[in-house]
Amino acid sequence: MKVSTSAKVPAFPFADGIFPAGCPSRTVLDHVTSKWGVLLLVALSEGPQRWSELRRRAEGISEKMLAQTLKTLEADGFVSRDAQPVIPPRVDYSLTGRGEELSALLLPLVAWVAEHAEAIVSRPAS
Amino acid sequence: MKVSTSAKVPAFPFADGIFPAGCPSRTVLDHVTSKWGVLLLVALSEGPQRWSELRRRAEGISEKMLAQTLKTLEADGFVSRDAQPVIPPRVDYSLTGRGEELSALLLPLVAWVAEHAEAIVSRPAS
DNA sequence: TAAGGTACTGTCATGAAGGTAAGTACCTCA
DNA sequence: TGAGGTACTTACCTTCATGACAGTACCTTA
Repeated sequence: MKVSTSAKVPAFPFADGIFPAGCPSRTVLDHVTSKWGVLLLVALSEGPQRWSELRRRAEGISEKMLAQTLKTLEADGFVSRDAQPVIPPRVDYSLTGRGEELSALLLPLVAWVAEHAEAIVSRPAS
Repeated sequence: MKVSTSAKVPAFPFADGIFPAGCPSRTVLDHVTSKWGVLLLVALSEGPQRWSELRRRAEGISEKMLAQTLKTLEADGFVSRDAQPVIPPRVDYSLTGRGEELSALLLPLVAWVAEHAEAIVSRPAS
């Protein structure tokens, strides 16, 4: 794997194939298609939610992964964090505009998968 | 196709949150959102392609991962494998109907990511 | 006094994902 | 004669993602 000096990216980098290794698209794609990233973005598409709510909804996520994934999504500008300095602490997470654009594209995909998942896993071949 | 209980599947199965851990949706979602899974599905959306073509287009993929990912996608019924018993061997991979449904949902997502990736990675915060 | 809830952070360990590289079998081209 | 192309499989090894768990700080309730 070579470290290439960045060449310019066409509007549709995968028009002739897939975008190159190491380009920003790969990075972002990895973030948004990560196991917990998808789940959290979908969960947040239903509105702002608190840490503990997200933890419950993204069933099976550990606190560490929740923190880590939220941080990544926040760094990418998909979610915003609103910490209220109250006791007990209250932190709300919500989608940014960019996050909503994304989840608008993610939701149909997740819905489709949810709808077809049973058929898919239970079928040896088709 | 659909589960035949009288209660029909809601349009959005995760209306009240995310689907539970360990359910088929999680499994399938992991397959289709896997690093190489996405790339291969997108690549194949442009038409049937041979092993060596896919290997070149999914830049950076190892032969092992290519074989493994294609097998998973084939087992899930997203791609079909057509091996012609010729010398030298020729094997074409293509999307099934199900695979095309999927990639139709995947493409806008990937396109969106490709379009915004630079802005996203280059922004410390927003 | 202690347990529990909120929202985290950090450390450690392991298991799985993924990379490297070699092997297979056959043919073609130089 | 041997290098190279096609389409893989297998073994080995490393690294990274993830999970388990403890700690922090503050308040409330029992």
